[in-house]
Amino acid sequence: MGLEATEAGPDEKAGEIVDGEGIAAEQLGRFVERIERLEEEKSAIATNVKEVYAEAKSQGFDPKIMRKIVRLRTMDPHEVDEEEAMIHLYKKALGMGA
Amino acid sequence: MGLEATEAGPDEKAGEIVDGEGIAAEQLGRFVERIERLEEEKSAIATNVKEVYAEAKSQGFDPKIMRKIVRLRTMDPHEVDEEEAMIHLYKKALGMGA
Amino acid sequence: MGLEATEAGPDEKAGEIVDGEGIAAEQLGRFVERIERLEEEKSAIATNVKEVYAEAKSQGFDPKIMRKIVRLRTMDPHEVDEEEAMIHLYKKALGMGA
Amino acid sequence: MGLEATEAGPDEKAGEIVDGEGIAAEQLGRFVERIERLEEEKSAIATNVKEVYAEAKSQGFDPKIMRKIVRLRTMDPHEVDEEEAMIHLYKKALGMGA
DNA sequence: AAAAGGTGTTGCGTAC
DNA sequence: GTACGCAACACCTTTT
Repeated sequence: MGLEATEAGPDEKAGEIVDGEGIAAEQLGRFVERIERLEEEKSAIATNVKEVYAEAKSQGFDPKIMRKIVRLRTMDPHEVDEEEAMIHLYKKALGMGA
Repeated sequence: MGLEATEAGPDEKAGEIVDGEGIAAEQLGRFVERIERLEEEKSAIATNVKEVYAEAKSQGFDPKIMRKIVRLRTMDPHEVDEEEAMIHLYKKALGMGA
Repeated sequence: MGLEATEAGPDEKAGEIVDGEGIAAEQLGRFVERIERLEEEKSAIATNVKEVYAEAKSQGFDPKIMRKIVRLRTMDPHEVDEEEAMIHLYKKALGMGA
Repeated sequence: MGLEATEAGPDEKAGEIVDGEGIAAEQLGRFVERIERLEEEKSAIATNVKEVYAEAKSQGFDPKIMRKIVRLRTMDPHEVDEEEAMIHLYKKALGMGA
C-alpha cells in the first residue's frame, strides 16, 4: 500500500481527503500520530535527564565526568579493560606518557 | 558539595568508601541511578519509534519522508513559511530553480 | 545590505536578476561560491583521513583506538590527567572498579 | 601486522621503542602523523568557512538560510524535486498545508 | 563490506 | 563574564 506519486485526480477539487487513497491516508495518519506521541515522551525524558545533570552540577558534581561514568557503566567491564590496555599499548608505541 | 580531588586521606587505606565524602558518594549514586533509569526509558521509546517506522515502511510508506513530515509538524507553521520564503528569495537571487 | 523579503517588484516579470538587489545578489553569489569551494576542500581532506584509517586498519591497527589516541594528543596533557583523576574519584565513590 | 597486546618484553627496560614491534610502532607513528596533518588542514578550512559566514552575516545575509542553500545546491536537483513532491503528497494526505 | 541515518558530544555564537 | 541554545562533528548502529 502506501502513497504513490500520482497526477492529481478529479477528487481533489472536492477538497476532500484524496479518495482512492483514503485508506492509506488514514493509515499514514495513525503512524504519524503514534510517532509523535512517542517522540513527545522521549523528549520529556530527555528533558528530565538534563534536569538531573543540572541538579547534580548545582550540588558540585561535574556533569561531563558523570556522563563518562554513565557510559562506562553501560559497557561490558571486560571490553573497557581491553580498550584501556590497547590505548596504553598504542601510547607506549608512540612514546606517549613516557 | 560534590567530590573534590583530595590527597588520599587516612581512610583510604582501609579500603572503605571515602569517609568524609560518604554523603557526596551517596548523592552521586542517586543521581547516576536516576539518570540510568531515565536513559533506559528513553532507549525503550526510541526502539518503539523505530518499530513504527519499520512497520510503516512494510506498508509501503517512505520512512525518510515521514521523518521530514514529523519534523515539519513540530515546527511553528509561521516559522516554516517565513523560512521557505527566505529560501526562495535567496534561490532567485542565485538564479536557482529558474 | 543583504536580502529583504519584499513583494515582487516590477522587474521580476522581465525574468532578469532582481534589479535593485543586483548588487546584493552578486555579493551573495560570491559568498556562496567561496563557501562551496572551501567545503569541497574540506570534504576531500575528510576523505583522505578516512583512507588513512582504512589503510591503517588493513595493516592490523585498530581505528577506534587510533582515534582516541589522536584525540588525546590534541589535548593538554594536564587536562587529560585531571580528567582521569576525576573519573577515578567518581568510580571509587560509586564502588566501581573494585 | 599491527600491535598485539603482549606482556612487556625485556627490551622495555632499555627505554627504547619496543623492539620486536619497532616496525609496527614506526608504521603507527606515520599513520598518526598523516592523520594529524590532515586534521589540521581540515580545521583550518573549517575556520575559513565560518569566517565567510560571519562576513556574509555582517553584510546582512542570513547564515542559516545560506547553509540551507548550500546544502540544496550540493544535492541532485532531480532528487530534490522528487523529495519535495513526496512531501507534498504526504502533507496532503494528512490534511496539512490546506 | 560499504553506505546511510540516528544519536550523543563538543565547540561556537549569542544573549543576559 | 557566564550561561544558554544551536549547529557542526564524530561515533555507531543498521541496512543494502
